[in-house]
Amino acid sequence: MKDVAAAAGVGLKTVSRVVNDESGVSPAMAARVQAVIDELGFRRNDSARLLRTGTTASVGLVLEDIGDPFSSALSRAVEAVAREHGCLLFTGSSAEDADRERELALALCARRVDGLVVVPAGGDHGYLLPEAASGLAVVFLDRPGIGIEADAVLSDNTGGARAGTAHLIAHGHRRIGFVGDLPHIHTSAERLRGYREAMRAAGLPVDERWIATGPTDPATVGRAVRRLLACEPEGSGGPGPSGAEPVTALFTANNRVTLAALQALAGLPVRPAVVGFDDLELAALLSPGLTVVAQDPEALGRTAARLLFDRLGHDTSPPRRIELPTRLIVRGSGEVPPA
Amino acid sequence: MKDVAAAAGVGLKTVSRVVNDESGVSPAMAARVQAVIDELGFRRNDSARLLRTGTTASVGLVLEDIGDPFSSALSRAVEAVAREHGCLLFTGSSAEDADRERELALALCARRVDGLVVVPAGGDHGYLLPEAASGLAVVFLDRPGIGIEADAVLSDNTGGARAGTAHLIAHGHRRIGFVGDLPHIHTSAERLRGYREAMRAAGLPVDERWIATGPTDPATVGRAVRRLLACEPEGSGGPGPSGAEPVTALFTANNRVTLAALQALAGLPVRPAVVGFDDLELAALLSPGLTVVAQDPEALGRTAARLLFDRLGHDTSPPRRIELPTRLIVRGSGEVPPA
DNA sequence: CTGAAAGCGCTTACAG
DNA sequence: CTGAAAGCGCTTACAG
Repeated sequence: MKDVAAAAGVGLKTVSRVVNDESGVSPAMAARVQAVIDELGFRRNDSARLLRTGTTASVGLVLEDIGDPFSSALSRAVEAVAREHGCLLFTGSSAEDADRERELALALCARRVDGLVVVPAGGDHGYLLPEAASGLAVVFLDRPGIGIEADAVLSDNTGGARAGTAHLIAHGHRRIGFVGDLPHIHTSAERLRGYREAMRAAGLPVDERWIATGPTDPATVGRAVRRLLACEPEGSGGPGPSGAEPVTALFTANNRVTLAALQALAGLPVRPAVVGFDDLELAALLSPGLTVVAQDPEALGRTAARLLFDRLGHDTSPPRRIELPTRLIVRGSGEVPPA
Repeated sequence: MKDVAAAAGVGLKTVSRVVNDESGVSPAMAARVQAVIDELGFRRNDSARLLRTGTTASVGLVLEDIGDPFSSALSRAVEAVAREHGCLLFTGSSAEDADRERELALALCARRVDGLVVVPAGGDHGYLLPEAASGLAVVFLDRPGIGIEADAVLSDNTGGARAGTAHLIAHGHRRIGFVGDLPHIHTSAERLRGYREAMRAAGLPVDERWIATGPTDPATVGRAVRRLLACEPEGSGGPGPSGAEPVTALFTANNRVTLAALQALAGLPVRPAVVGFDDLELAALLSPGLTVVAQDPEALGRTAARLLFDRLGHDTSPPRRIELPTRLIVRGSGEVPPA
């Protein structure tokens, strides 16, 4: 800008005015400055601009894994809203690691993003307290934050799992397996709670051996599925016959678990009923079609982003916790009768 | 920082040294400054830091649509590499709109990102020339840029489509439909070329009515599929019987097209052979399993990001065009014999 | 309508 | 080991 001012023989402020389309510049002057700008290929440095202005016109989004369809759907929605507000979006993945989440969130704070949407990886979010105190807007998405009073936008995980489990019960199942993510993950715990509630409401006992929570890699989930269905091969290094009665239906508590479970089932002789939490792209094309409890990631992301910008617009009402409904989509796999 | 310096009764530079873990500060002084930093809750403003330093330690990624599985897989790979280099990642989607791509890319440039990975939406990329001239590193991903000499990392689209089509031919098909994206999209055109090459190599004629390119929404693709298979219902407002002989196999040229085509086929009485470009999450679980020409989005993204950081590390060799192989995954749908 | 000065929050280059 | 001055590229507040 200094170069432009010098080359055009005008003051710095005049260049600034032209660059920003401010009024109060004579057309002749504006034209002269613009000509120099074009000639020199000058482009304003927005980082410098924003340093002076005090805003960064950017928000950060900390996801679990941008490569996951659920995360990327959230991402799309947040991006759309950010765009409406003229904001650029930083994204990063925590890989479900609380330290990494913290590192990432703080790096974003150090860049002075105006706001942060965080899918918490767990652990305590007290580290955001000083940031929030100095004006950062924070909205938690998919799971609530811990150790800080902030907005959260969640799905009705318990209600959804309850409905999915009840659906299996309504189709005659009494022994239903629950396959979920690591138990310390909020959504995982809430969905397990919904499963238990549905079983209790129907007066059905729950054998704890029907509940498998853990990592969601295909091998682990595959083992869990085979164990629940009493299809665990002998000598496989597993814990051996569990003694529990095999289940006739599975509730798989998120998209990755469902995917892995379906893969495992493809190699087994049994055809339990299946209801999955989260919809999958090809769910309707499987045979039978996959019955799911669908979240609305688009609405989740959009709601969180809107809330964030409300806060940036100085909405100082107390932190809200918004819970979005889930939807049971009946396609066949959840209506298979008990074997 | 000024406040910290004042409160600690030291110079600004000393605070800077402590914050940056620079050597040459007496332990006593360092402790005193650190105490004040903690007390005041001071956190360095990296934007200001980076303004002075001249780098921004951030890169931009312009995608077609972050919500698409292919884009999000690219995104994950780019993010992983950026993270290794201590860089934060801006992401944005062009929605396949050249103006929007330009707007987004220039906004990123105005923030002075160190580098840009762009999945081109089309149009001319001459607008990046001044940016590149002033030091911006640019790598195009998935499709080459136009009007600028820059690195590009692509899949072997032609070869993949050729292999997929040849696979159908090898299984006895002679009339094969091609359903692809808008013809002006580079990948779409290249894949169509591969299809033509395979047909020619086998001495098979191509009826132009077997080729359907256009938007990839389910309705449009569904109509195309029904027309190719001569299943277009009468009075549907379509162009009526095309007069072309119906095809016995479909080559669907990207993930969205494949998905939409499979949905359409689910409602039809015919079972053509299908080979799709791009792998899908549940492809193996369909019956028959979906035979695909798989790209390696992880490798694409990783390669592009590495190339970008090589350039940032002052690799000044001439622009490279890297083409990654595709892989035919045989699962059943491509081996269905002609009806 | 135009511009010189001060400052956003930091680092660089230098002097003590 | 420590710090005062200048500057990164812009805008704000003010004066002419």
